[in-house]
Amino acid sequence: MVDRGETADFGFTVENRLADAPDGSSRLGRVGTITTPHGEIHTPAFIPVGTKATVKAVLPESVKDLGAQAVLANAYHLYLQPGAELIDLAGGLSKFMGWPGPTFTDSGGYQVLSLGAGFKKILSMDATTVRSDQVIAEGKERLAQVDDEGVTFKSHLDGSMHRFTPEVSMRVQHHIGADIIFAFDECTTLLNTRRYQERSLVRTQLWAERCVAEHQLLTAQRSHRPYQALFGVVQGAQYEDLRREAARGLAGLELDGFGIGGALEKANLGTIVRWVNEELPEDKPRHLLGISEPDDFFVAIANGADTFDCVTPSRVARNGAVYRSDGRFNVTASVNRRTFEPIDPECTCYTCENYTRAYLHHLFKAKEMISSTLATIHNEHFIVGLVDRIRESIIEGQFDDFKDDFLGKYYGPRLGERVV
RNA sequence: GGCGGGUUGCCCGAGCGGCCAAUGGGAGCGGACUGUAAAUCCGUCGCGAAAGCUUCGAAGGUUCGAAUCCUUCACCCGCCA
Repeated sequence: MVDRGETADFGFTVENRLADAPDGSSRLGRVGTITTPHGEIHTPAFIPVGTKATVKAVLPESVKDLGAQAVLANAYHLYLQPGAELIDLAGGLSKFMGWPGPTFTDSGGYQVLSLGAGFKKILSMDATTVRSDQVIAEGKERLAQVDDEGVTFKSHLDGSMHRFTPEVSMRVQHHIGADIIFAFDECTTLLNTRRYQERSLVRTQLWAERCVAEHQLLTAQRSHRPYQALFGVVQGAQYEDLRREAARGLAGLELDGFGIGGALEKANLGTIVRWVNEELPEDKPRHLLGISEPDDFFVAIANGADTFDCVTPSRVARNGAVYRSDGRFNVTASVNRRTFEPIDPECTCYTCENYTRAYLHHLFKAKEMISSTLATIHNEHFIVGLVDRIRESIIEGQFDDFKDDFLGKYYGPRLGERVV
């Protein structure tokens, strides 16, 4: 809902636009500000993921210090544990987790895929490596089953059965109380047939309509609570007509913003984001779900994406990989054993200002808990900072120079394999 | 002094005549991770590019063939004197 008169505490304003490409073609990139009850988000922005109401291994204070503007949690996980009502009782997600800034919750729609058809290997960003044996885990029971009404889940925690419908997801997300919530959608894979994508898309559209209705009801009932913005999620896989149709369908609903999700072949990421954003209203924010590879940011932002979230920076950090201006590497590798200098001497994060690679290497080898903490702080700082710098570069009219400079250093000779 | 148990690759530990260069762990080494069933997963892990070579406390023996059976020795652990 855009027009809420006096009660409006959510909004989006576009402040700058990305200039035409060097070849003269127009682009959809922009710089803006999302306003939420818990503060502003300057876009483009990367939103760290804190699935279970915590950015794993990192204190909220550190999340703020590393530069994050908002955090994204997951309705499915919080519904199972500790329960959405409990978070409501605590005064909402922000209070509960001690993160004063803006929050998002994903609807649980992604779990339809990750617990269902896509267990283990969700989807490949590189179509050439997609094989059905990677997508369906051998002999493993699927924990999610989709039908037109909703999804039946088996809890990954205790095996208990649960059912999510668009209405349930809205209720859960209202209890959790994030500033921005997502409509319940079905995330498909590149392996689904065209026909399945079509049917799924109809379902996701109907679910979005039901989400809007339920959301409006709950918003009216819970007027004492801070306003929650609802984003619809555009699916449609790799098909232009489906993507455009999905975007137009959602554009007609009373939504505050949009998520772009689903199966993406990396090579088409920019194209798909463009199809979608050509259809979506310009005055509402667009969140590209689950993306954080550096080259993807440049492509997606140039094509009109405003915000991003992804587990990669924190997950790879916990597994010993860290980002650097010249690429990502594993600090666990033995070459770092005696390197008594920061991960990146140029980096201004807490980790790099205080600790060496040799120390990080030791912490990982010794399986000490702060290895995860320090590596996550660095990685989230790097990724958040990268998107911040892209925003600055648009404001300064330096987007293309910055892109060439950054990607050239980051991928080096491998740049040719990238789509930029 | 007597009786019994043991000694396996960096570590722990299975194997008890051929299918054993030797199951499993761990460590080491390398890699992956894109809306988190992930502090997870995968690969490698005697030497050699390979043919092949050298291993299962030591030495000798039995056998077509031994980490596996026999003899002696060394060391370790129990129980009895």
